[in-house]
Amino acid sequence: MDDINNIIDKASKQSYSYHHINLRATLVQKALEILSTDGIDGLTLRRVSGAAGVSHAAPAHYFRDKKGLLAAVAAEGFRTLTADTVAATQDCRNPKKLLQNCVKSYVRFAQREPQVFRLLFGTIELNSSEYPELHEVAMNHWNLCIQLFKTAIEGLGFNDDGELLGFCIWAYSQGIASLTVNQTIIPPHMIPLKEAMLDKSIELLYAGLIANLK
Amino acid sequence: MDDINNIIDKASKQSYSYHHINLRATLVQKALEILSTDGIDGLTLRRVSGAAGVSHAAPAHYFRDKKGLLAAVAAEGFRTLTADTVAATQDCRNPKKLLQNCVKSYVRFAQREPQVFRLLFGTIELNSSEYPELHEVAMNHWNLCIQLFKTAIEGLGFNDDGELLGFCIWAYSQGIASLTVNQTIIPPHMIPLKEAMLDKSIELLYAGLIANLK
DNA sequence: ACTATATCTTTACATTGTCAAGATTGAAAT
DNA sequence: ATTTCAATCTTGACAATGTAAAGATATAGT
Repeated sequence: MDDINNIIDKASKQSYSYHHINLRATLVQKALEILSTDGIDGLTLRRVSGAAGVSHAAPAHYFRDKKGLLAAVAAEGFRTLTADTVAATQDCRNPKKLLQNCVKSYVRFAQREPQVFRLLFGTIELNSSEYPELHEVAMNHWNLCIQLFKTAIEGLGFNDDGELLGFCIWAYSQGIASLTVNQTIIPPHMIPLKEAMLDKSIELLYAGLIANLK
Repeated sequence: MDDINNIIDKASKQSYSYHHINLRATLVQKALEILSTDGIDGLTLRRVSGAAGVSHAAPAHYFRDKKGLLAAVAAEGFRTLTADTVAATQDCRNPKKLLQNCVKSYVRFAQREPQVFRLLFGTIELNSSEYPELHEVAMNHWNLCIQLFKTAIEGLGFNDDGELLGFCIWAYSQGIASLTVNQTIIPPHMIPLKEAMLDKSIELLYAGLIANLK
């Protein structure tokens, strides 16, 4: 079974001559693909190396260890998430719509890339202080969201520093996304109601915001 | 370094004679301890076995594989979580207080046992359909929370089926807890504000609930 | 007392991450 | 153009780990 995967992986390897062209990016990309298809259990350094067409020890030159690669993958995930949020909120002048789209882009990302989302906020400890790149993109995303929240709050005609509220909104988004992705805890008969929950949750959030800002 | 841990583990092993007394429970307990102290990376079958004073292959008789043990640990975590919520909400007749305590018990659990919380809602896929025990305790917790939410909503004088709202409240709790536990994403200057965020989040939730139920 | 079954151990093996040493390449320096 | 050097990748080896098979031991039922 793994053999088949490896054959497929190797078949797609780029032609190269010892010195690979931008191997680091290739490794991150292949790791993302493997993570998406086979989950964290299928993500081994040797499979990633094979998919990139290099030896199993090649990643060591770009990443201190496996966690280093995971951190790079997580960083790439954050970049995608940020891009999604930007795309979903630009040209959006209605404050409520802005909030909705911001939360939804978060949840949609989790739905589209559940494995990546689990990596970002999951079991494996990726202490950002050890991974500057990861820290940077995570902070980028944080700042973007806070900025959007502030814009929305001001657009509603209120005056608030916004960062604490933004924290709360983020927590809300995080929870919806986390439950959406999760398989263990949600009773089967509730699964079809995930979309309804998403909509209602945002309504709750918005109503709470308005009531709290007044 | 691991040697030291193993020596400590073995020193604490119970006296036994080939047939262990309730080895299954001991294994789960030791696994919980190791998970709490050293995280998911330190949790190996051989360490757990050593801590329980049995050979490394002993767990195979009680758990199909490592994931099986993790599922049992997760189930134990859910039991603790449920017990916490019960303790925090019994003798609580004020509806708002009931909601607050319910959410807070969730977040407090995550703060007290971050590694266990990460196991429950984290990267590792524990499909509950494969683990009946885990499924059962997770559903127990779900039912308890929904029951509490319904009680609170009725106590507030409203009439609602409550399950969808309960789903939303759960998502909210989940998000706060998840961000609380997470290290990657929260900017350092916000960390001291976690408690304030928790309080404000609950206020937001409550305000949104009231506005939405009216 | 005997047997059967459950429980645990021993042994072995494949996979994996990691390390060290060596091979290869491209580029800078002479 | 040749040499040198650093960066890049490979090879080989090793320890840790999960897992499977076969054997040893104790418990329970007859």
